[in-house]
Amino acid sequence: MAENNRRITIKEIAKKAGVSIATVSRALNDRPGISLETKERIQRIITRSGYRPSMFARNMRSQQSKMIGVIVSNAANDFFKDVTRAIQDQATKYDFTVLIINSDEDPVKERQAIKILRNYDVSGFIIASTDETIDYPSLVGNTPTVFFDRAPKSEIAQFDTVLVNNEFGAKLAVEELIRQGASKVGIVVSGVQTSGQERLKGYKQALKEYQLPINDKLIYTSDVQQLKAMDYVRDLLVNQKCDALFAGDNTLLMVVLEEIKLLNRTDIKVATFDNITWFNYFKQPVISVKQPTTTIGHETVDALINRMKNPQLPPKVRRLSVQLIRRS
Amino acid sequence: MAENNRRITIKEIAKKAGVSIATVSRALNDRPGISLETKERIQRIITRSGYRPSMFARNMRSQQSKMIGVIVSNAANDFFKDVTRAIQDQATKYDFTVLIINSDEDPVKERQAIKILRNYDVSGFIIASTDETIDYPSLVGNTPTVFFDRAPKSEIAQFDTVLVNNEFGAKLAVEELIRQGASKVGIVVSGVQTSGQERLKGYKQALKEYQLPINDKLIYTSDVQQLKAMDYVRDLLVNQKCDALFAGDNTLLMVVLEEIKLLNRTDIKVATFDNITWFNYFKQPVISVKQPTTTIGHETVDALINRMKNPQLPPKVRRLSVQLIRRS
DNA sequence: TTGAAAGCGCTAACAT
DNA sequence: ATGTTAGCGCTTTCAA
Repeated sequence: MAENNRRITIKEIAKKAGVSIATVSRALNDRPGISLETKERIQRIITRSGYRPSMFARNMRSQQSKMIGVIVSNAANDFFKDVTRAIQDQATKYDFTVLIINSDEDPVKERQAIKILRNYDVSGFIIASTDETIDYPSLVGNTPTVFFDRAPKSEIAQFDTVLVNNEFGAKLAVEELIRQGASKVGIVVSGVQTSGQERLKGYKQALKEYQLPINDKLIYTSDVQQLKAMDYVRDLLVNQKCDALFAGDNTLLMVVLEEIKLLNRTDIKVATFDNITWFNYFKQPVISVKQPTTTIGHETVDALINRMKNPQLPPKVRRLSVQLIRRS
Repeated sequence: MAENNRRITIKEIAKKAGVSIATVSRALNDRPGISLETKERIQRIITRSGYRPSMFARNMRSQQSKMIGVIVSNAANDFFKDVTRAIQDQATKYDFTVLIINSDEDPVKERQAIKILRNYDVSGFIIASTDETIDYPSLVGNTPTVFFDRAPKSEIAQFDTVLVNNEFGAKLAVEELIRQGASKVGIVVSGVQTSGQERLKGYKQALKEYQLPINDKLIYTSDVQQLKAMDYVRDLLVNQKCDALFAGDNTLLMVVLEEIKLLNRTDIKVATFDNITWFNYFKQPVISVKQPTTTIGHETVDALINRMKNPQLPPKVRRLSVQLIRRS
């Protein structure tokens, strides 16, 4: 009852209990130096009065916020949505609250986001980087930071990072395309350093493995906004006469599927990174590389918590394994 | 430069500028009572030193946080993901930061979430309610609150609410099923008050409109966890011999599609609420009712901001219109 | 136009 | 075991 309105402070509780605010604070935080009796009495009063601690005051004192700042580069992408969700769930377990900001693949917004979140004294950052040239060390300062999905190259050595085996995953997917009969495989990937470019490597490896020629005309690196992606895909299908395509992520996959639909083609084999349940119901079979989104989310949080506790530990790069989902 | 590490305070700026902290504060917040000259001088020092205001201190003084607490009932659902994203974008425009907590359709978690967020002195709530029996007025106190998607019945009169025309949308979808030749339409909806039950009404209306019998055996209300949804769907397809199904949301749609796939049926017509781009590429055509997720997100934020400014305004229920997406 | 000082709610060091 | 008090960084009255 009386859970309402105006904030009840530790001071009022103290008065009601006939003790000092220090004693109330002790009861509140289960600290030593207080008799069980008074502690329980105070705690009763606290629950009864609907007291709610002010995080601001608490955090201001301790210079620590129990908040994690998450910066996602593309909130429209299902992969990031899933990871974000997992991050939230895991953070809750550690009693952290999550502040999420979407950078929309825009480095300016990302910098802005970091600044805002630092103003809130977040006790840690989890970032899917947008631009490798951002000067993270100076932006995040000494706030523990973990990167996922993408890590600006030079930073891998400096920050904890959670990645998946992009190269291997892409290789598996492309090999499956070839095994299913493809002989001319085109690829569209994003220019993003880590994920995009590693996947491209995997693609090349697969071709090599199967002694297919690597043809630059079949390789398109799309800008993040993917303005030209449609043209690229159309070129691969119509001019280059590919019989299979690999899409680097599910935003690009959408372009591929759209084009296949427009051209009314049924003879193309398709593979992509990032598995989504809906793929099971597609007309066009889509081979996909499933990322352990939940695990990624959990690991980033774990890594962050770990670093908060042990700031000295050398940065660690975790590579999680992926799983090929065959469809035909 | 020097954007690093330790927090630089207003005090240090004051010393550097040779003024008092009050003056710095005035420069910082563009307040009157300061000469242009000193203001500019101070602002230069501020940018140069990489000063970052402490939100905690600021909010503690003003008892206001510039944060919006968002509680989503099912983070796995694409609809909520999209709305959440829109909320974030819109909130950013007003310089608000968003704290999101996922209640996972669990009223206990939802209550918990409200409490946590209140401890952060969020200046507003946006909630997709999980349980109509929650005592919102006492939980949120005098914090401005807007509901969306679902509104506990009794609260509609007390809080601002953003809903879509569920009844009409479902009616349109079911009518389209009938127009495409269906004669026995089954339905699975969630038990959720607002969205689920209104959609059920629309379903009934459509049948009436086309003078088809309303058969309770064809109507399944699924619990939120949807444990039995598979059984329900199978019953509708196998025993009741439906030739069309309406799924109340996209979590239920997934169950429907899975069952159709397992049974290898190609003669079923399907409709659902919540349009997703991927639907375009499905083997099984899915008629869908598109909710204006972006608008919903924006409107909830607008309504919230509006209420903060005008606490006295009578609560308003907004009904946004939906769009039928035909597929066959 | 500027400064001094109170105080937001809390924790923690120190005193009793 | 409990109380007193300083102070976290800031805004805002009041005084100069």
